[in-house]
Amino acid sequence: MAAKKTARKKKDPNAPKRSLSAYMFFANEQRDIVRAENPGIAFGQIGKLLGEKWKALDEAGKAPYEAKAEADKKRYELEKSEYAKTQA
DNA sequence: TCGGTGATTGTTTTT
DNA sequence: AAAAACAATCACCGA
Repeated sequence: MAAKKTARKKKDPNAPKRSLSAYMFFANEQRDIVRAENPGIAFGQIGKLLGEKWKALDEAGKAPYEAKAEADKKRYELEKSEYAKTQA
């Protein structure tokens, strides 16, 4: 009951967007590391290798990324709150 | 009150 | 420029 890929669509006037994901923060670090350890790795492999490693970490490993994820969410809450005003 | 839906986020690489 | 694997998200709204 769920089949989507990319190219979503918008719908809000100001669209406060949402926020990032722990993966986004983690990927930010992995991108340098994974690719650094895999010089010449292809996107198809990096993406997968990245994902499996993501969880391969420990709770504490994703902690920093997770922590930023929640922090980023607050960021969105704020922009959304202001958007709710202007949109009203 | 409660659920699930959709929209979105960012990276990499490839063409 | 955009798309797809990779994962999380999670706030939003209505009935």
